[in-house]
Amino acid sequence: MNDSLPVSSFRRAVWRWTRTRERPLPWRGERDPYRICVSEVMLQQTQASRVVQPYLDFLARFPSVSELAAAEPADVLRAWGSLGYPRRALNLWRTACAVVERGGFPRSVDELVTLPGIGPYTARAIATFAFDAHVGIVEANVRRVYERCFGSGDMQSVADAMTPRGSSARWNQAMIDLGAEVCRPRDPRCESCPVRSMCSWDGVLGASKKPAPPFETTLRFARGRIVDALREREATRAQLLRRTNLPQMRIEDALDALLEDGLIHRAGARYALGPSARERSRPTSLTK
DNA sequence: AACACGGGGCG
DNA sequence: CGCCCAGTGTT
Repeated sequence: MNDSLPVSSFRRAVWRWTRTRERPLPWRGERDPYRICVSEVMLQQTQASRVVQPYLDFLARFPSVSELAAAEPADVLRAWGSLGYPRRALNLWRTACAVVERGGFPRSVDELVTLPGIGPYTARAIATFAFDAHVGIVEANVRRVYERCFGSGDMQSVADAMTPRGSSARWNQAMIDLGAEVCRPRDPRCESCPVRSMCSWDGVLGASKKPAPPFETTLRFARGRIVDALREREATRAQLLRRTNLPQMRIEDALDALLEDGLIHRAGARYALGPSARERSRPTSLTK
């Protein structure tokens, strides 16, 4: 299937390029699976530059997987700060609990993907960066490079074929950097691209996505405001109504959704951050 | 395959 | 103001 890929020349070109183009990021070269896991979950749908400080703060607060597992989930949510998608923080805590319970991080992709919040990308990221497993990774940056070069299709198999055995961690880091710094979404710097001669991109940018409704009217926005309000202290529904300036309807729907996710719970007349003590061991979803 | 899910950076 | 981001889970 991928016999036609110019594997050797592509690898040579990227290796040559990567020697001088490394981004100084605190998780670069990290080998500890816990610290890699924290960084990768924070990096989901979040630009690297925005993750640096929260990552350092989070690790200072929870230096090891056992300390994270022993923490109050509400405190983990507070430590998440304003990174967004707070369900990531809750799942990270659940993953820490599962890892402690089983006596350490799994090394295989198949086992890693069973952890809450760890999908196909993050499982492979942990496997390659922590254990140098022979797997390629496909996220936004890498996908863009491979698709522009070789066309759309199964990019995971392309990434796996391109990844050299024995140095997968360095390779995958290099591919991410190539996508982030050269093969950028809007204004790619093709003139300084090491694989330009192998690239078949026609320079046509993708079609724009369907317009989104005003963010302030979405349930997402309401959820965010409520979680932010509860970060400080628990509150009644009336207090939330006053503090968030949200329409009552929105509050109702958002509270229901947040309760379902375990991001908040109800204690008497008040709502508070995190799952209730009873449902802390409840699985992430009802179907899985 | 299509949606929901946050928030901030950038042109 | 619209696009994008080291994606995941659900339907």
